[in-house]
Amino acid sequence: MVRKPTSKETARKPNMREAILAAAEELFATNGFNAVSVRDIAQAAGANPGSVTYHFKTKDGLLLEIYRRHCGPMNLRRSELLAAAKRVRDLQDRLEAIVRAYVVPAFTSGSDLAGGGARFTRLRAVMSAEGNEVARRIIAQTFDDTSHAFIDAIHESLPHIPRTEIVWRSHFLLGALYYSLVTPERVARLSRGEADGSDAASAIEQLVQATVAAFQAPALDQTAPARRRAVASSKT
Amino acid sequence: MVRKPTSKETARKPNMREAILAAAEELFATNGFNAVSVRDIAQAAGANPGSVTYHFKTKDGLLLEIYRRHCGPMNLRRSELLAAAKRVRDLQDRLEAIVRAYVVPAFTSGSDLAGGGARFTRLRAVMSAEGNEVARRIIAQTFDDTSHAFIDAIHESLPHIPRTEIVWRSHFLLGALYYSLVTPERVARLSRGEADGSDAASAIEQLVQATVAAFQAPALDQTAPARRRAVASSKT
DNA sequence: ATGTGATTTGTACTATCGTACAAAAGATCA
DNA sequence: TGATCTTTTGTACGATAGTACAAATCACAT
Repeated sequence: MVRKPTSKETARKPNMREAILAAAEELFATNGFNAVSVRDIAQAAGANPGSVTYHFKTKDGLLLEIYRRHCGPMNLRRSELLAAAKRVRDLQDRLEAIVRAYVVPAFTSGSDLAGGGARFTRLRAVMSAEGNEVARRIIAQTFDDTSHAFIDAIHESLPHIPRTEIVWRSHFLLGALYYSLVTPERVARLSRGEADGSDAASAIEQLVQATVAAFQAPALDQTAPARRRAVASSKT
Repeated sequence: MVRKPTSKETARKPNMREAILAAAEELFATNGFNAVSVRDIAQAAGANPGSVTYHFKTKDGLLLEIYRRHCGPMNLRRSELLAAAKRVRDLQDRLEAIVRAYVVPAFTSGSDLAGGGARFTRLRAVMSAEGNEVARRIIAQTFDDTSHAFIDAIHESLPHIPRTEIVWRSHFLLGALYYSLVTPERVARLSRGEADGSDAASAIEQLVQATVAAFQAPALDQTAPARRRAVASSKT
């Protein structure tokens, strides 16, 4: 038997709910939350504005559902890759593997949708910049566990660096990651066309390489703040 | 004579124009462009909504004026610091001075207003995330020269790294910089209160230290792509 | 085929948006 | 003081926002 799926399950092609989610994700990620209207989303999805209300009740509810859809799979994938990375023996290699485990799912698919990882990460970047309340709540209670796991793992492979500095550097990593997804065309522009900021593969390699080096930098070590390098004539 | 200033020049206290600019800058930087209404801005500035129209014609015009106000002084300060940094003899020290010249004006005042630099930088971060058209135009034609100057200066102190990779890494620097200003509370949260993300001084030190190390990382070198490190069991 | 629940459509309501504009108020100088 | 220019105020208008809701339509088990 062919087993035609029930509408309660996943319908095949004309799934309005999914189309709305995808359209909203795309529009929110590129224009921000407030710049996009429910009518914009409906039009992009080929749906009726009222249909959005039916499926998600409110605009906030729609954003919430986008997060729900992605958070689980993405964190799962990261956890798997982190577990694998922690088994790497060589400390240098392990650090790189850990960073890669953090970066790769953010750039590529982390769920059913192809390329959904990058789009969702970009969405998170934009929501965080806008200070979106819905996003802030979800992020703190969903991603902080994973973030701590990564920070701890990195700390284990760099025991001589204070945890506080690991936090700072992983924060920088996330910022660099976000920004790479938000304005990839800037890389192409500044490199005069020699680099393609939209190429996920090279973005990942560049980011991993740079970040590993950043993590390995000597600690500032606030317990011994003696070493203060002079900057030539910084006062005008 | 006391020389009461003409209204054409800078009036002393009840300068509505300045108050509106400051309020708009603050609100845009924390909530994004579209989430803030002209009425919100007027109220925060203690002004009448119509007054905003009078001084800046449109909401876009207001944003434009904020950029105009800051871009000049900030780039000037950066150029001064960059020129000083390029005079540093030791290559390692010079690199650090260059990075510092890029970072410091973004975190502190770059204009007349105290703390204006950080607020303006945060504004730029948010506008770039939202893909704001007005901001995009100004940024490309105002900051790209400075960005190229910094990239070239860094390249000179790291001649063995391809320029393309310098571009990537300075792009990461800007992303980290932006993100540090957008969500400083995340640093405090993840470090369990041990670090203060809002402390500009430590943010600068951490960022400079990490970034210098990132710039000094060996090049990926696309001409010799042989060295490909294996990552343990990255497929599930 | 028909009834039933799920979905889609169309429309309407209220709130708020950006902006325009006339009138009031304030400042400047002969 | 009175004339003139700048600034502020108050109000209004059209557009669009989010959301509610009844009617129409669809999918599917019986």
